Amino acid sequence: MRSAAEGVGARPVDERRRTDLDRTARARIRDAAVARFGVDGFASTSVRAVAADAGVSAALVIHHFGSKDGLRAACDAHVLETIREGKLATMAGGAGLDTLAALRRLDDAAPVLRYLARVLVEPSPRVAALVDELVEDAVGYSAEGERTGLLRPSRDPRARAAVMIVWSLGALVLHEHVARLLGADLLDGADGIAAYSLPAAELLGEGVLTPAALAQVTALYERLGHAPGRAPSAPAAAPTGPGGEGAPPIPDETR
Amino acid sequence: MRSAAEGVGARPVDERRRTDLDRTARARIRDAAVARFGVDGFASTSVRAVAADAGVSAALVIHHFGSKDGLRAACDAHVLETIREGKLATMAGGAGLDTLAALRRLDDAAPVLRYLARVLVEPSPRVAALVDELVEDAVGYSAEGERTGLLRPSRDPRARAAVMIVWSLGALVLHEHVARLLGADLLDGADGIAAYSLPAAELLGEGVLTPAALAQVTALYERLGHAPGRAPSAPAAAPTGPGGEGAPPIPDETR
DNA sequence: ACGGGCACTGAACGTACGTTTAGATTACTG
DNA sequence: CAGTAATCTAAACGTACGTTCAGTGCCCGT
Repeated sequence: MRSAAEGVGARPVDERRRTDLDRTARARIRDAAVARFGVDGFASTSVRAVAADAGVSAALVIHHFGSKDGLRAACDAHVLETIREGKLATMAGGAGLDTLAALRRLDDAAPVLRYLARVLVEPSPRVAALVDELVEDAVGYSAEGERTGLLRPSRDPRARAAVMIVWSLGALVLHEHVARLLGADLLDGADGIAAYSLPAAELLGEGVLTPAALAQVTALYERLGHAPGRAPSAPAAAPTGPGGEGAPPIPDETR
Repeated sequence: MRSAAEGVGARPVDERRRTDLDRTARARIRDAAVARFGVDGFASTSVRAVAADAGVSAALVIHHFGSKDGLRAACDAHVLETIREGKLATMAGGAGLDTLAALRRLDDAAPVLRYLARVLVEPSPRVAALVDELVEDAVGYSAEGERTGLLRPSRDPRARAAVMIVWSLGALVLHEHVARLLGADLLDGADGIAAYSLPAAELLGEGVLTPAALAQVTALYERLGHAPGRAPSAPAAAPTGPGGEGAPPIPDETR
């Protein structure tokens, strides 16, 4: 009893041909679930709430998706496919500055991005694979950008791409803080994004650290735990592999 | 039946004086809750699971904290206070590069940071206030860095500080992806952090965009939605205020 | 010594959840 | 047009949850 579709018996089943397997109520349920999961999270969303949003019974949700976890898997697949579809034109405008720029141009981008922001924080092989793809793409764009003179060369292009993707996605995950701090709604269309993109571009263009500070920080972090000539970044495939490296006794004071 | 403290009747109540109000079982429950909430999330963690981890009964949790939400509030307060305590020495080493460097030097930093990474993604006035404080601190450090010649000047220092804080916290929230992509565990001590900090320092030092690309991106984002002379960033105090700015009809094509 | 208060427990209560079941209605096939 | 499969529902089931309750033992002031 939430939105429209009050008449449960008189369902508008023939708004599309039902020969299309992935339309009608099934798609309605899936979309409602994506929206709900994105706003409230998976654990805090009940099957009944999704069903009510979709205008169907809770039993039908189970009938179509087997279980609540099946529904989650379907949402994952749908959202990730949607993102992969829109990924093509990515980075065309911002040259690697905005990972999901193409996505936001879609009409109903907000629920998809909100869902993505949710699933990014909890472990999921599917999401990890998508992030790895984004990094791989960014590596490619980065190489091309270097060739065309838009991007500077890097000591470790893959690591640089990974950090930029993490920053981009991190800003998406923290979109509520971005909106409060800068007035930029990263889930919405290109409206207020400039308030985030302009300082980000300044950071990514001019940098913040002066050469002296950069040398200082680099020397600091190269001294501990990371030999300069060592393999600079993982091949973006291992599940959790090289992280940790045991626990060598580190000095207490780093300064 | 999980870890130690199997003997429920024989509780080690006098490991500290119980005249200390905020020690003994109450602190054990709170710490167990911080750890559990950080790993599994609030909604997916049962009061009984927290009680079992702390070696007490579920009823005692309610007795001490009133309700599960009261327990959450106590965890919020404790974690945020811990972070505020360690915040002093922040940015001493990395010059604004690493927001929570001081925190990680603590012995049991991982649960606190994991909890913070969880609560950062869901709306909370308390967490928002903390983030606002971090930005405010960063503004101060940034001004000081400019004076001492470590940091470059900015067209909008507060916006730049906000973006850097968002990136730092975003990397923390996505620590699992950072670990997989770069092999750097941001929750742990200074061990593998270099694998993240080195490319981050390169980005923040030299930048990625060439001057031509920076001018291009800046011009693009200045054209839409953001007049150059306008108030550059919110005063970092309004709860959700200036974000959105209504809904002016934006042009469909942004390129 | 003793009585009040506090920490703490096992058991129970009410509820909301995911899921199952049986049946109704609809759509398609021969 | 009969039969069958698919779609969909209301109701019920079992469980796990947050919380309440009544009671037990221990500590501390007098």
